[in-house]
Amino acid sequence: MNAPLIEKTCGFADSQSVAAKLAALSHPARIEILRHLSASRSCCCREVVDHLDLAQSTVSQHLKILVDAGLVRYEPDRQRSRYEVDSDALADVSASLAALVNSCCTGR
Amino acid sequence: MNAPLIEKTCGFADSQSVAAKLAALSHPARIEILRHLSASRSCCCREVVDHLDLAQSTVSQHLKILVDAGLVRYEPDRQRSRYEVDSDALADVSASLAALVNSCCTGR
DNA sequence: AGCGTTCATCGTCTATCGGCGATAGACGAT
DNA sequence: ATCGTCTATCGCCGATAGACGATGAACGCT
Repeated sequence: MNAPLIEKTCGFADSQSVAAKLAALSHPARIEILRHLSASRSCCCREVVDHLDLAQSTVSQHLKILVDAGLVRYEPDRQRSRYEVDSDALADVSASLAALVNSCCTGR
Repeated sequence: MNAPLIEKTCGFADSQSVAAKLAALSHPARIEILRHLSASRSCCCREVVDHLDLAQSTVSQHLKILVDAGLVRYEPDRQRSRYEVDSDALADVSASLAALVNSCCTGR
């Protein structure tokens, strides 16, 4: 991932990119997925499906969204593909939001 | 919609509510609006419209979304309605996300 | 070879989002 | 009383999200 540090100096991460990352997190199923992934060190899709009461195709879609957003790493072992939380990326999103909130609280 | 199963193990805000708040933030226009609101202590809709290059109706919609999400306070003076960032609520969202991220990093 | 499992993708359906213009209500000013 | 301004809401639309089932490919195992 890029541009984790640049924010605080002067500019912010542009609204576009912040919004995009938050969008990936703005669905309860995806948050559940993240929690489950982090709880069990690494997961295959099936595990998540069992845990979530959603169709396999739906879960796969959500996983893809998380991967595309860069929040989850994906190792495409044909069977038992493994998904794993990217903690750094996640922390980055959190930091971006915190920076935004902070700027809003200080008034600039 | 049901995802009632797992939450209690960790005891965070449920995924649903976290996702809802993040959803309100997951649009570049709304992030811009928040920034503008915080920069100028309080705003009427018109100010935001001038700043954002969007139709007035669209801006009003976005403001409503932010208000409904509890992130912006709204004082309905008939003319010159005033919108103001709710810093506490915003900080709360940030904290929720931080908690989620933290739990993901620590693995539990 | 054949079976069961896992997974990604495709197509489809519905609901919601995001945008706009138009409109109506409520002022302030003339 | 009328005009102009500012808001909020309504109706409409295209596009996207979110869900599902079906399908086919890639294994592991017997």
